[in-house]
Amino acid sequence: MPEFAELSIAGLTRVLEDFTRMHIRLPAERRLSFTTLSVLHTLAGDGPKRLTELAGSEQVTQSAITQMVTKLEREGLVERHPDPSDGRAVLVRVTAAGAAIVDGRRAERMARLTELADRLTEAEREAIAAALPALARMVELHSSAIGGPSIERGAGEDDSGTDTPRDSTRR
Amino acid sequence: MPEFAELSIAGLTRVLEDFTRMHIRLPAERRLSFTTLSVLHTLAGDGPKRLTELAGSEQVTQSAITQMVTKLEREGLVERHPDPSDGRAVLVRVTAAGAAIVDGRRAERMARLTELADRLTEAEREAIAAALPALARMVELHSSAIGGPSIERGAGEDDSGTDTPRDSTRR
DNA sequence: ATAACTTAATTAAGTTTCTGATACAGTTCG
DNA sequence: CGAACTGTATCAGAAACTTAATTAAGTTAT
Repeated sequence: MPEFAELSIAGLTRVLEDFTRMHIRLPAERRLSFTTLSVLHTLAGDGPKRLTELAGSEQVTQSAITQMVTKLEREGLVERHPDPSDGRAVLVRVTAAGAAIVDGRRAERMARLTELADRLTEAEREAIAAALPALARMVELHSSAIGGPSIERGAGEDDSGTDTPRDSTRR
Repeated sequence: MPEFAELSIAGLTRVLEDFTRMHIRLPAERRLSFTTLSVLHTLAGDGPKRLTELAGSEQVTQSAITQMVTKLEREGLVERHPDPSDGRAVLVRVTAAGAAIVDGRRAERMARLTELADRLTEAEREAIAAALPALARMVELHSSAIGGPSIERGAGEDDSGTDTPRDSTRR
């Protein structure tokens, strides 16, 4: 007769920290900067965005985004398009090549997680499966609070993003 | 009668990606670089380490670690000590001030998660609580596979680490 | 509509944080 | 002991950022 366990936030925090570290430390074939990967993730998930929007979600200056997008454009991973609704703005969109990088990295993460999940017991896998909707809802609550990119996560695709960098520098 | 749900690795991957992004995007009072925060986390969790060990776990060059530790030392966040067992080596240890930064950031994360968890239903919180041990075991399986820092996570403290950076740069 | 203000992106210059290549002192092993 | 390693440190140059200044397109108020 196991009482219902209370949720240990401390425990959850630790576990999430560890997963974060796991994800971030992924090899990375084509060596792209952290911020760059994060931008590609965002674009692949949310669709075309303005430079300003990217600057906001990646927590770097807008200038940094301009420079990075210029570089990504040279490498054929994103494209710049004029925004029909605003002559000043530029819409950045991932190319197929860019999306492939994002997908590749996600596939690596999934492979790793599959490997680990295979070594769990059936009961453990079920427990995680049962918690998944609740965890997803936490994320959703967060992004709507923040006014994140995809407030209504309805059906299909969506955000993504790992490999995020930054905390800025300088004292 | 709900069948036992199968664990969706894709779903789990997405959720973890989102949490990663949440954690990484935390404000950061005292502005420290990403790698720096990660090093402090590692030291606070695993105890004193050699520069080489840090370089390995943070995935930057040893040179970068040396420079960073020098800077952290100047700021009073870590200390260098000779390694009694090896005259060449240096053991880096966090100071109380350094540990305070790590704890502060963890507290912020916990506060955020608490907020979100409070808005879940009781059943949702229970589901997450029930999954926590399994999730922790996945992390453990991972680090022992990698030969990570704390292979036997026994009792007390331990690793930590979020705020990880790096993927390196350069084409 | 026109002047004054705001917003979006770029450009330029300077800073911080890395990588790569040595240099060197301490260890290990024949 | 001397050769081959290992663990740190240092230095030059490359990346990725930041701040500040510039250009251009929208907005607002008169």
